[in-house]
Amino acid sequence: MVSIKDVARLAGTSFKTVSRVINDDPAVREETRARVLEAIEELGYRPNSAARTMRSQRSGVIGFISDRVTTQPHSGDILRGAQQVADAHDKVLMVVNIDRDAGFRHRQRALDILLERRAEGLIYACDYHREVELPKEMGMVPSVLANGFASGAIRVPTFLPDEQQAALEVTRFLLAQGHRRIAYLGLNPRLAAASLRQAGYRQALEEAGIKVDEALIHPALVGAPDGDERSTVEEAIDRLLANSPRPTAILCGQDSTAMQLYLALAGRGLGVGRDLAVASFDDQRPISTFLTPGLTTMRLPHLEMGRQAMHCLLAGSREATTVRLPFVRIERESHLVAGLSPRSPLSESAVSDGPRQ
Amino acid sequence: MVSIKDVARLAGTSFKTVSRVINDDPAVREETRARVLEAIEELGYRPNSAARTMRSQRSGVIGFISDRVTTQPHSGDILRGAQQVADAHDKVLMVVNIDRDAGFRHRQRALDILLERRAEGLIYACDYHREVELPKEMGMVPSVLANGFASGAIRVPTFLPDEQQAALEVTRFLLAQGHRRIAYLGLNPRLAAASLRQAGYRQALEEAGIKVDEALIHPALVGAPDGDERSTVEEAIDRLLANSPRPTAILCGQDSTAMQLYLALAGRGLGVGRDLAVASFDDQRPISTFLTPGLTTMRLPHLEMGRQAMHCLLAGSREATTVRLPFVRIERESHLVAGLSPRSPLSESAVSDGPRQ
DNA sequence: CTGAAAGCGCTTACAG
DNA sequence: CTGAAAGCGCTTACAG
Repeated sequence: MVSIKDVARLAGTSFKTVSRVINDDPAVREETRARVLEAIEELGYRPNSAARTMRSQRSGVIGFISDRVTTQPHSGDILRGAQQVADAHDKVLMVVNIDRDAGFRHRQRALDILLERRAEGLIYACDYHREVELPKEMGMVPSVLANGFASGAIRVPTFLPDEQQAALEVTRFLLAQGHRRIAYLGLNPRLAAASLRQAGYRQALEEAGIKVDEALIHPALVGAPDGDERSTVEEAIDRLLANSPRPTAILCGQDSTAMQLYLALAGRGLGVGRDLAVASFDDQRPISTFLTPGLTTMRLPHLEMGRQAMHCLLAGSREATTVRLPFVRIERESHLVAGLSPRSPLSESAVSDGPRQ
Repeated sequence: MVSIKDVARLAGTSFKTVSRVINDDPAVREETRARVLEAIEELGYRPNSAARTMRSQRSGVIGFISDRVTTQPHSGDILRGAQQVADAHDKVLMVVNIDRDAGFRHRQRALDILLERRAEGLIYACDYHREVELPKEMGMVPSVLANGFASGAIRVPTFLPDEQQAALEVTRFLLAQGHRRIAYLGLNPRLAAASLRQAGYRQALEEAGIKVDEALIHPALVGAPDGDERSTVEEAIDRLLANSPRPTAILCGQDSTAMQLYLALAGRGLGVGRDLAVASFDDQRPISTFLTPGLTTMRLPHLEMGRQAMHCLLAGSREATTVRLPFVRIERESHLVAGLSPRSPLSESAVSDGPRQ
């Protein structure tokens, strides 16, 4: 491999001058700089980051501990977000997987790798919003947590999706469309999001002066991320539709439930949008964009969790605060129902994908 | 940071002996080794990989160039697969993103990072099966390509999903169930998979002695991964069902098309499985597992592409061959239709998820 | 604006 | 089985 000395020889300077050039030190005569750059180009020289790291005692590495973020549909965006910010700060990500299944030795090995590389900080990212026990190493190096909350002794700055706010917002949105009878098809109660989303839904109804009708709530085992309970939507839907007056909108705990609902309604001759409004959470793209009509849903802030986690890490704040990040409302067409009188103008803040052909 | 010398001092040996211990050199007396290990434990010593890299001239780093693999649903599994194999060989992955949108400078920077870290090899991974122009740096370091094929001057060992074989297999499978009239709802023709999947479908019919009925093929713009063409399934389905005799099975180019098909059929009072068999490609999990009945589909070999790409890289083979990896047939219930007489026993090789409740 | 010396923390190659 | 010397390719701190 070509080194700084080879470049110096070709450029006819000392190697220290080459070091100055590659570090953008202004104290180099323009002509000298040009000669050095030419030599670098000619030799295809690239600085050796191991040498830099050793001497400067700064690795430029941020460890990204992925607890299955490449497994769950969009949670890989946490990684992308972290990467975007790392790029902008000339840091590089070293990614390791920590599979809960993989056992303790594997997990320990992954952390050893990061510490041996002298990672300057660690980001722990979860596949979905849940509780995690952070490894003790995260107490030794500046660390942050994204899409999960810590259960053990180690506490670090934490970035979570604001589930309750999202539910509050989407329910308010349905209310603003003129809906008064809004049903709710909940999530698997083992999910952290389950109670928070339901709470937001209730809060919105209450603040609108609408009494929560428990008959319109189906908080069932729908869609455990780790299980394979098949839908109970088919059972729930008849019960919900039997109410009088019938609900005019159904809020689903997640997009896959909405997908099942579309199917159940189609089988009963009911059309989403036409006969009944539907809205949901997550914005799982293959589902939400390909359903007809397009699914109005609250998009999980994966990218933003990754970005903010990295920002926080690089800013050096170590206080173990929790920041809840807003979902983005994606308006497609599933919330549009004829014959309703909207209460107030639509909020301007939403992203709109449609209506489209 | 604590170094090898600190450990040596505490253990009462020379630092060279410490080096031997951490490198598992057998030429150390058992008692000495124990003393050293104790000192390591007590001081919390971890070898500095930058120093190792510099002296040994081996970084242990493999560069993973992600062309959006964290974006597309399951393509992140390429990364996971590569990581599994890297782990087993004591290599560590450095992941960089190359967004086609991000511009040339960003792309160049990502590659510079990997070369400055002295990556011993590069893996380029695409979000979906398509053509890519490989960066020239991939000609300078051992490199492989996963889920894409090279268009430019740089050619490297390549790992692709075997689209045609998958279509051949799933069509044979439907034939084995007794289907004779199998319709095909194709992919966006700009996709590399489009023609290959259709070719496999045709091949299976021909080898079964069934004349391909062009009226049963709808090779339309369904589901461009980068566009937002909305489904033409609604238009296609009436045309397909108007055929006489009516098709008994519909093979979809991808799962999101199958999802649209389920909906279109439900709206017409037809049930998947009950009235018409459906099968598909990709196995996009939120869709395929949550549809009712569960979707029988050919799973893309993402994990396997990642694993084999890494294996190939570590094995050092540099011949620019192309390896096509098999999809796995995931049997759920959508292919089950009553009243058909199967032709031959079902293959044993398939993975079965169901039937479930 | 340029350079010579020292040293980051290891491994290599050699000696005993 | 153990150790002393050299050196990987840079940056730091100092001198001129």
